[in-house]
Amino acid sequence: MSKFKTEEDALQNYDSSRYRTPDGYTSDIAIFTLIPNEESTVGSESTSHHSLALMLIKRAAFDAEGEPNIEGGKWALPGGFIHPEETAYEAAKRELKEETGVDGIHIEHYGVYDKLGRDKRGWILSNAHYAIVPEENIKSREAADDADDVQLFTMDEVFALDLAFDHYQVIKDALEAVRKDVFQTTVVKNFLTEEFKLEDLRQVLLAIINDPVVNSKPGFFRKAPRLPFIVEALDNNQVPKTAEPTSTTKRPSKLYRFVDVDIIPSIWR
Amino acid sequence: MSKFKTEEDALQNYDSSRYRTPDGYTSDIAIFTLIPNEESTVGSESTSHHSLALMLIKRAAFDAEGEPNIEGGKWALPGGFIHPEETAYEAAKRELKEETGVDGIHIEHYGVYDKLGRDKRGWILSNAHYAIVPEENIKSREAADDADDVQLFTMDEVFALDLAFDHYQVIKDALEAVRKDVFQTTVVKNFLTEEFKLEDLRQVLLAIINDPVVNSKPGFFRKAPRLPFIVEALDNNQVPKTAEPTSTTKRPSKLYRFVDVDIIPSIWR
DNA sequence: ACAATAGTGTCTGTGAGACAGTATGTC
DNA sequence: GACATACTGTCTCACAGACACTATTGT
Repeated sequence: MSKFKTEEDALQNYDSSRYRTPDGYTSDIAIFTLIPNEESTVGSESTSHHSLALMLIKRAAFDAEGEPNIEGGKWALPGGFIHPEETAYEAAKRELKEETGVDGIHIEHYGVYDKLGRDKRGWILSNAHYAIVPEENIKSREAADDADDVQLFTMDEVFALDLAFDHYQVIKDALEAVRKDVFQTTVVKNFLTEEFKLEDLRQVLLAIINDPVVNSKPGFFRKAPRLPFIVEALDNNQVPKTAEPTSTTKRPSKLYRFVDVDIIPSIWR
Repeated sequence: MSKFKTEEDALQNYDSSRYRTPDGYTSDIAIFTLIPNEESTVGSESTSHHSLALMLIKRAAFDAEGEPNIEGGKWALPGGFIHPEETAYEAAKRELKEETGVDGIHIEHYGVYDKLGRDKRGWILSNAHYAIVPEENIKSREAADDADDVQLFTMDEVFALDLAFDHYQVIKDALEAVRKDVFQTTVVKNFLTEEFKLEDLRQVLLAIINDPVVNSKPGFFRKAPRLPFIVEALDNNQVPKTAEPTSTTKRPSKLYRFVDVDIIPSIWR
């Protein structure tokens, strides 16, 4: 293999020593989820019930040999070096599974960070991804792991932390990417179960974006069922399914699900 | 789980020799422009007047030493190795200037290509960008350069060519990215002059996207001036400017320009 | 006057926005 | 029955879509 490689090098006059190559190729992943807000009193509605949260890891202050760790003690996005046989996207998937134990979750690439100086170890490239993990999946993991070095933060909390590398910017961009995608695609479905109540969908949207249609409850209940990518969930007899009433919710609500049609919202329409 | 720990330890005790690093970091750029269609007869309207075109370079069959060049003879996107002191984005800007002589043009990153095997020389990463260059700027360059190794192709022509590396996919993704951005942002302004006629804007849009509003001429003339990101171009006396009538255009048309407001089209609206 | 391009008027249906009202459950 | 939650009716206004019509120039 390497013989072939040098042969190729000679063939087309490619000499890797003539170009400096990167010192590292990494993949970072911003794992988003929703956490419930503690509600002060039974008070009226109007407050959003959930907050968008991000999973961060605390970098150890010292490594295994007792040497000070790079960016030690700071909070950072989960990530790591990409193996040559995998792509950045596959590496992100692998890291997500290592961190949360979940698989088959929505992951999206949103940025490249390659400015010399962003990592003191050299010319280290990073591909940034975001993932959306339903609440339930992350809960169990957080309990299982050391509460100290893996933690969920609301976005307000995140930006007040001491963050490693250029992760302040990387996280800011992640948030922007998620918001944009929630506006323009149906990614929001990844925060929900397959079948969901309209009010749950509305609460999730309220936690992430600010849109007049979503803010108005009657408006949203009118609009949402007529959207081309949302349909009623039907049982085997083609009868609309309803959720079980709980202690807080009196009347059973209908269940809906997303259908896969790709909509491109247009500024010209 | 313990797997995670050891991996973390390894990461913290970073030793670059323990990880394979990429063999090259490159930046490719898909340079789009519009070329006029030769109109068969004076016939009625209905045909679009322009076609989207892409600038490609023909890779030399042999290098300076007379050795066969890698992917020689095939058409490819302009691109090259990224210097350590620049980012992928800056490299794309530099390459755009080298190829077309133009500077300060809209460039956008749209993809990462890092699958092992895409380049026989090794683990070569590529960041893909697209750029939009107004017709006029590329005309002069094409004439100045060898007509043989730099050429504009319509998109239909491009996909019938023998393309180097994985550039078929890279170009397909570029086209998709441009189309999406034309739908969702005001990038289309980069195909036009600062001040433009509505019919020109409409022709440009027709060449790139298919939208009912744009297809209907009266509909577009009604809608466009009321869009929040388009305003009439006014002269010093606050009087709307008009274009000079030419031989083909009889009545002078008003001039418009884009204003910088960022609109996020929403699927929820 | 005529041709060609650049727009505008008008009609109709659908949908957004506001807000009050009704339906369906629990206690 | 009281109450909370889940919707729905209705009204107004604006805009999308279709298509015919007017306006302004060059020749």
